Amino acid sequence: MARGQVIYDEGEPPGVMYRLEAGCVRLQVNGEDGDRQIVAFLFPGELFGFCLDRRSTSAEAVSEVEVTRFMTRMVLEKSVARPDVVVELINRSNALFGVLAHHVEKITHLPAHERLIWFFNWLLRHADDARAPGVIELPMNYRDIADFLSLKPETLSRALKQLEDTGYLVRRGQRTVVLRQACVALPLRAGDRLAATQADSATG
Amino acid sequence: MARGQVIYDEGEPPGVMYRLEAGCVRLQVNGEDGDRQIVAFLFPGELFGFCLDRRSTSAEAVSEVEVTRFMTRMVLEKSVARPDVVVELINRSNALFGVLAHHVEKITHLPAHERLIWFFNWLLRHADDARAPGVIELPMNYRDIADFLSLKPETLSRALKQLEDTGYLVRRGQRTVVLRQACVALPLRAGDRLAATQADSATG
DNA sequence: CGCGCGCCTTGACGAGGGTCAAGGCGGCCC
DNA sequence: GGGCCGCCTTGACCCTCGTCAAGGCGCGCG
Repeated sequence: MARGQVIYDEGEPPGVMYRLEAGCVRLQVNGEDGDRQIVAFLFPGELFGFCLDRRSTSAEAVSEVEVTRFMTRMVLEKSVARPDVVVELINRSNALFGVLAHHVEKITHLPAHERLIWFFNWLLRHADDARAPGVIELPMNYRDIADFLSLKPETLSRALKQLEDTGYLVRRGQRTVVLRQACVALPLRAGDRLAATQADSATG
Repeated sequence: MARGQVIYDEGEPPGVMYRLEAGCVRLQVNGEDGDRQIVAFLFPGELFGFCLDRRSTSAEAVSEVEVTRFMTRMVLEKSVARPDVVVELINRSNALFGVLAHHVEKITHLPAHERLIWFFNWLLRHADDARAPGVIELPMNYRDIADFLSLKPETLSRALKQLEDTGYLVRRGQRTVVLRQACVALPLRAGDRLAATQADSATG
């Protein structure tokens, strides 16, 4: 599927579920004013669209993507003989909820630059291509990141510059960021105040 | 269970799931700074806590509540013979995600007073005791509402006053609000600009 | 009956981020 | 190779909401 393609729209009746094989997909809610909130980025291996009444969000291709389609009904019928499939589906579904719950807590409580730090560390954990440590290839553009973190593109741009100026990261082109050592080593403390690292980076 | 009681904590291993029989339960994420984001209010009839790895959120009693406990494992084992149970669980799980997704879109894109209008209309639809139209009995205190809408209590208080001053609603005590006709009649247009109704209410 | 503690309210002030506007930069198509 | 378009950047300004501080109100307990 091509970049930008709508996989399904909110409100549609379902029937098909997907497994993402390659690329990146976003789940989003489209507001009435043209506003958009991205509630999840999905990476290879993840299942999505396994609902039974109505699509609660839209799904769109962030990059070129490859998916496998399944008839949801058939999967469930077979699952009667395969309890592990049921467990898997419920686990995945709950995981989506849990990740979103934490996402909400972050984007509503952190200032812009800390949302970004959290986002990059999250990417490192969930979409790591395992190349050089701290190097992140972004599959999405800045607009998508802004809508994920609930920021405007201008604010995102400024926060990014601020992080670069304080030595937190380096940008290589628009689709690659390199996190500095201190940040890579502290993936669990992404919420820390930026100020704590300013002294370090000033000397670097 | 008494008001304020912790039903389970984030991170705990599960084992038991619940059906809410009476009262109101909140699902929440507790931030590191003591900040709290409430991601869902649950009302009678709803299932919660049916996860299999770790609790992704905490659950606490908003009011006095009555719940039925089930062994999650047993429910799933029985469900092998009952596909409808599986369908039900997956539906519920997806519904939670969908509701939260829309919740996020609202609290990140609407100003304080519109979040409140949306919240009240949401309560009317989901927790309606079917008494007089537009009358809402709040099971939770202002702090809970603030944490649900991602506002500070002060801002909530001010927004509430603003809505009262513009004639959008009337407060009877601290736990009852009465929505005006124009608002009750437009549950789907909760996102409208407040200004549109100011002229109306000024004459009322 | 009165005191005290939570919860809500109100005011003054400041900061972070949204808005508007314009400019740079790169990629793609012709 | 040149031009155009979309995406990102930068600046100036303003507005909403958060913060700090103090006061009111009601409920429960002594």
